[in-house]
Amino acid sequence: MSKGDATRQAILHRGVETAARVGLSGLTIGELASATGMSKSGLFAHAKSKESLQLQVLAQAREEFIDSVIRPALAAPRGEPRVRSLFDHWVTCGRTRMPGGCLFVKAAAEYDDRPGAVRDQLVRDHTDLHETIAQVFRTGIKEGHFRADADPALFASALHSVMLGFYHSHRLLGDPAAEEHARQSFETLLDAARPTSDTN
Amino acid sequence: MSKGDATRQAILHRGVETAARVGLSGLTIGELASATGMSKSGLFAHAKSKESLQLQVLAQAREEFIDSVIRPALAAPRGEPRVRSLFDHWVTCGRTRMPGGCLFVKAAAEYDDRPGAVRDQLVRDHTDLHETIAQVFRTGIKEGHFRADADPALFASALHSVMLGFYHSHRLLGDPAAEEHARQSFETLLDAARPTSDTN
DNA sequence: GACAAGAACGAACGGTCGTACTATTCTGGC
DNA sequence: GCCAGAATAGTACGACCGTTCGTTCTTGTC
Repeated sequence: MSKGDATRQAILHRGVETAARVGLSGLTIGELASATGMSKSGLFAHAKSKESLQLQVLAQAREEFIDSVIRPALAAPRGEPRVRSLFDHWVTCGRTRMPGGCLFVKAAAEYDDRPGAVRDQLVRDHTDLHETIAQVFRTGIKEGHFRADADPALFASALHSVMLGFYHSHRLLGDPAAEEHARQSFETLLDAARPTSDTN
Repeated sequence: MSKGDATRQAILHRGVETAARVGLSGLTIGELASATGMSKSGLFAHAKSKESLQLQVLAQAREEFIDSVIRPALAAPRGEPRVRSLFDHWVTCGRTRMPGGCLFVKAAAEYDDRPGAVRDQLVRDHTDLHETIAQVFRTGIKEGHFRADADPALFASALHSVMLGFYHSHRLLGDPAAEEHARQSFETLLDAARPTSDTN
């Protein structure tokens, strides 16, 4: 059971990396096979099917994202610091071109109009992510860092938007101001959520 | 010259529609041929090559986007009304699943790591779009609707982010609150840019 | 050392990809 | 009505797609 699991993990690791470049549907068994230095049929024996491979790669990417972004962020103190930590880790994940997060952005665009198991899983993952953000934000309300009438779902949506914009500006346009813009947008978001605001 | 141009336009129209579903790289000559009811070779004679087809479809999408979003928005009075009009038309374009805008979102994610002519054109188009947004915002500064020290590039980036988030929430998650969230984020953006803000 | 089970391979399949060449049909000016 | 040239169809090609199958090599168990 040891040898098989090792290559399986190598396949998935490389799969996430490749899919982050060419997309989940652009991911090809033959190319992945030669990238991992094994035969097409040998790799296929692990994958079972193309769709299964895509789902496994997606699961691997999710775990990598949780490990490098979510989990470290949750170690920060409750409330605004935790929100900031989440943002920081997320940005770092994007800046260093870590594939996990990027793969989700790419896959979400790819599959937003293609029904199937991959899309269903993507919807679940994104919903979970939104829920996690909202939950982190909610503790900020309880801690008194944010207004009691602030909308956690709206904040989750807005933060996600900022990250999407950052990824696009950073990766497609190569805009050196991308991170600075993202940070400023993030601060605007926090300002709008803080109780010291005089608007109401 | 008439007949050829007619079918050419039909091809591109259908091409934008298809590419908005399966992406620019997922767009296939054979499928597009049968979708337009002609033979693969007949269509290929117009396309010249796959990459050329992608560029033509991209150009068509850009024109459709300009016609349905940019041009109508510019008809609004200078300043904040024009910014609002731009946002409204853009949201409408996304809500009605008009393919033009969506194709850009999808293509941007697809090609952010794949060098080539398609990516280069995408970068140009996105840069142009950002510049247009910034310019529209700048007139708002001149009109006194926005603070003099507001950053047009930041606003363009932020507005683009809101739209990206809207597209994702609307199309992938099917979130019924997507538009409402986008509108609220947009209002937050405007509030942060308005001179009546007490923050400074 | 025999042997079952798992892991990886090589060859082949039907299909579709983009592309090239050759034919056929259509169309518009004379 | 003819005919050049544009527009479309037909056919073929090599490459790669996902998938299957039979075979070989490794590995742990008795």
